[in-house]
Amino acid sequence: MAYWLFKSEPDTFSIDDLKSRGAKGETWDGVRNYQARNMLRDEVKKGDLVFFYHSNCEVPGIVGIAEVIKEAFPDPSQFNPESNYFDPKATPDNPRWFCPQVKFHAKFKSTVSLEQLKQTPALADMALVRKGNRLSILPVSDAQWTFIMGMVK
DNA sequence: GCCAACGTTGGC
DNA sequence: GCCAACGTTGGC
Repeated sequence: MAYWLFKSEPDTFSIDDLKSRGAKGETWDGVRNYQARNMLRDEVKKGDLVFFYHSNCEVPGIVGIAEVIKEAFPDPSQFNPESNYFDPKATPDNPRWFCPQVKFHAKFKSTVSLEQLKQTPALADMALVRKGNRLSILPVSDAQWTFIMGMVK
């Protein structure tokens, strides 16, 4: 089993939105970056746990945990001309974008903020705190996961 | 709203 | 294949 961090803008889709989806969870669609796509398609497995990260908000940081309940399948939004995520070059025979299904697992009582993460020497190698890393899907090592869980109040 | 740090597109 | 122009992300 592996660990991940998924970013989401809380104004668009927050941890509370995921919680309200219950056991059926949410399709993690709209990822349109090849590096992130490759991780979703090739490495994210059912049962993996995911730090849910709120970006572009007052206090950016990890707010809870999601669980992968279905491995990546072709992202339906790429075929939908009405969708913001429509990709005219993608076809059902040759899909370009993939998405997993995730469900709510836990919400932290308080956010583990980006600021805290940056100030933690043990996490200096974490992809999230590296300069310029804008990927919305990031790997988290076992050691990083354990360490961050220890920071949760 | 600004802007650094990317990623993508397309002309050549 | 290069690279300028453009678009996006996301912290601040």
